[in-house]
Amino acid sequence: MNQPRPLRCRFAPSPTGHLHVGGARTALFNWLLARKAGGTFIVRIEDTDTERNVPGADRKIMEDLRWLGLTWDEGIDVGGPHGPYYQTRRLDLYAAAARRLIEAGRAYYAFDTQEELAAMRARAEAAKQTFRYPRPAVFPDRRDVERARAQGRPVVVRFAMPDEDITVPDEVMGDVTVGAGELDDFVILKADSIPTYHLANVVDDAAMEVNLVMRGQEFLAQTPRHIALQRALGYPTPRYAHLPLIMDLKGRKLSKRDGDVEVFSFRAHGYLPEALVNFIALLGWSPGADREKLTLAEMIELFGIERIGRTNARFDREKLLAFNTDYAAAATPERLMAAYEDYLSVAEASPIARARPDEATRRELLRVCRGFRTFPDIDAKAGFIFVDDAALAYDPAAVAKVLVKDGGYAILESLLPLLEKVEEWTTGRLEALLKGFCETRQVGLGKVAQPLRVAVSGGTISPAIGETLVLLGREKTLRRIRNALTLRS
RNA sequence: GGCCCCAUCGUCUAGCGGCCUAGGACACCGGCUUUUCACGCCGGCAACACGGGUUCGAAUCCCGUUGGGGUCACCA
Repeated sequence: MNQPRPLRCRFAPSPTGHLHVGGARTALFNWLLARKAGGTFIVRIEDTDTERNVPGADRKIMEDLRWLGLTWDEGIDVGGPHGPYYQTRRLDLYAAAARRLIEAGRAYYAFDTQEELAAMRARAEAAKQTFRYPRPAVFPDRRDVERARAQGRPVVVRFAMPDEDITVPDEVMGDVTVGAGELDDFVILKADSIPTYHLANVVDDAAMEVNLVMRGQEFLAQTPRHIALQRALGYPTPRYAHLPLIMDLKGRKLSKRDGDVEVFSFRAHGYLPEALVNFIALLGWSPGADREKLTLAEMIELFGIERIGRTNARFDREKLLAFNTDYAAAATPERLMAAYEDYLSVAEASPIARARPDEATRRELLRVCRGFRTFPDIDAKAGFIFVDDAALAYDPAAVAKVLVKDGGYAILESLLPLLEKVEEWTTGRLEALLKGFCETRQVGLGKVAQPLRVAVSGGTISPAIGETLVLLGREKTLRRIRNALTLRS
């Protein structure tokens, strides 16, 4: 019996910034497959575009992956038997492969300048023809290369694309055949001797013994080139699985301009990684049976290439928000607290993060604000507690409505002396006092809580009034009520 | 434009010839709950792109049309 090879798959991002949700999904699916099959998940950095590389981006990507709960067995940071895992540190490998192809007559040197190439393309377009690089009848030799260099011309290596149909046996899309002559001779080694994506990718997948390539569908049309390269180099062709794309709500390709689609951005905006990862998993994959809420462990159990769809998905933030709300409500206090600490550590705009309240207060905040959708909701609802009394901004509309029109000032005036007499500043005691006050006055609690809320927060939104006053503390509460009263003119 | 891929509620999707008067979730609409906001609860609206076939029978298979997407770089 032929034993199936242990699965080896990888996630190979370019270090251009934080991890994007599309990349996150690719990484997640590869990870899921590896974990399910007991295989190996590799992370390597494809940094062959030296112009676009962003220093430190590899670190950010690693941090984002780990925040999502994804870990890798081989690759950057953790090492492994097939390193280094940065392509710019493996240039000799690609040069050797290019040399082999040239010697075998499967690749050749070319010396066109960008301007010449552009002119050829322009001519083809003017003639309404598809541009294909014109392969020379005789490949240039060493002396031609030297001559070109002497003339200051760029020297690249192009792969002589074989003239034959190539079928990609894709496990998501099915067999996809690209006809002979559709693909032209593409560059595999750039003028600066750095390989293009195609060569580096193929060489590394072979060297790292990757036997399943799962990536975005934008690469499907490139795969025949990769297969041709593998054949010319004598490499085995891995299994392929191309994922449908993630689009924005309008159906356009998701780009950073559409807003924050970086994993880190969701982290900084107070989302839980388990909610994000669950939501992303459902973009292009479904466990079936009307199941939706899944832990990573459950996803591993249920995941399979057979259940990956073929239609592009749109990234619907509303649904993500709903997932986050549910996850936050269902999380254990410990888990929620840990996630909240993480949020406070990265949320620079949060007034609560800046005020650094003690742990008991943070815990209390989580409790009194329960029902929040994302952590910034806590800032919006309870942030006023942490600003200086003098800096508290009163919302003119709230003041006009609640304090003036609805008679809030009068309520505050009668309430202030009662509150000043309260010794035991607790939720129970304060709520009892307010209830008693309402009963003797024959008014609803809203009539009393709202003026207090405005006086103490500047607006109409806060946690329950008793909890709000306790969190604020006796001194601040009384001071703010007195300040509010001075607003009356 | 050439080539390739795709097509179920507004969105993510279930459905792999009869179980579908098409199921779930989000959004939306209505109601309830309520000291504010949010949460929550109940109910409702809502889709097989179109046209041909195949078949006793089609959302499910085939062809075409339309629509959408991807790709045609010394970017990945």
